[in-house]
Amino acid sequence: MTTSTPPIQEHWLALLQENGYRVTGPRRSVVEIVANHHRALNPYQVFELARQRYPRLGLVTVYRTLEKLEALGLIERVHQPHGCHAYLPAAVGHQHLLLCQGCGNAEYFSGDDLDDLIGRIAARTGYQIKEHWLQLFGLCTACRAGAQ
Amino acid sequence: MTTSTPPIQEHWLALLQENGYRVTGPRRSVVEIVANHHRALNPYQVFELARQRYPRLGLVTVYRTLEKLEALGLIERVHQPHGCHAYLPAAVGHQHLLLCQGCGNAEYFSGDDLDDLIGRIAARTGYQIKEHWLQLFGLCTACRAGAQ
DNA sequence: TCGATATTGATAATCGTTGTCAATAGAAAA
DNA sequence: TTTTCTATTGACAACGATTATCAATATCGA
Ligand SMILES: [Mn+2]
Ligand SMILES: [Mn+2]
Ligand SMILES: [Zn+2]
Ligand SMILES: [Zn+2]
Repeated sequence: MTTSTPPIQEHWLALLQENGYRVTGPRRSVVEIVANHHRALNPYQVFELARQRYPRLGLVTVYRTLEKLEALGLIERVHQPHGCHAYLPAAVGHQHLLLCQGCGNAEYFSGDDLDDLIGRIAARTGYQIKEHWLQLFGLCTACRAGAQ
Repeated sequence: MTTSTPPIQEHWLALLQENGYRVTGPRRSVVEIVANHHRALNPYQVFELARQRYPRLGLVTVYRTLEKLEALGLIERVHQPHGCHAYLPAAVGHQHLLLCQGCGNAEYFSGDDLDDLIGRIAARTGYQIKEHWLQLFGLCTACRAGAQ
């Protein structure tokens, strides 16, 4: 019988190993939660969920694990109107977030082309533009149906 | 002799009046700082600057005044990589921010047209898109020169 | 299996923000 | 101008979220 553990999770644990970190029970539980969720979770939410898998988990360990996952580029902080302390699996390549205002579901999209706009703003302001943040908010199909 | 007080500041104070708030010394000092700055300032930074004008100012009053200015739509919170608790005079109409990574200077720009992109993402994902956040980061002309 | 040490959870400390309250000051009325 | 009402103030305490400390424990290479 082969294990059905999602590959993202295994990849994250392997990356922790490779970087000299130990793979422990508490870390497994945190990774399992954050790697497989489609909504941004704050440290306490991660704690509540992960401790169902690893009951003696401490909140402090959640903070420390999130810190390491962020340093490894595996998760990233999501900025939202109601708070900026929730995390999601990091974008792969050049992607931006689309967030559902109803259920909090998050998806990445790619294919934005802002070169034109950026060129125009650069010319107008004299700035050399190096980065951009783009985030879309709306209602997913499920929430659209629910709210009519 | 006419006063040379910047009009934004007077507008803000008038708006406080109109909404039943009293115009006090402490509030004047906070408004003067935030209304005339081109960089996002957090509550403590506002406190340090404003108390040069009104030495007996308390930090708590800064928090309370910022809260009211935000409620009146005169200032807005700015999200940045290194923190999301700094404020700027609010955008007028549909505008987005361009921030200098060197000196922190902030400018608004308008004229972005994301309808095309948004339509494409909506079609692809099934989301009904209701809002967007866009923010550009770069170097202003002065910082570009300074950093070569 | 063993041992060095990274990691853990409990606890305390810290930081930014918000609540409490008596004293004060704004502004409308007298 | 003076009076009066009460919104506002600053000092202080309280709070919640995050970070530091430390002895006990668990990981993983030897
Ligand atoms: Mn982009
Ligand atoms: Mn726009
Ligand atoms: Zn939804
Ligand atoms: Zn600059």
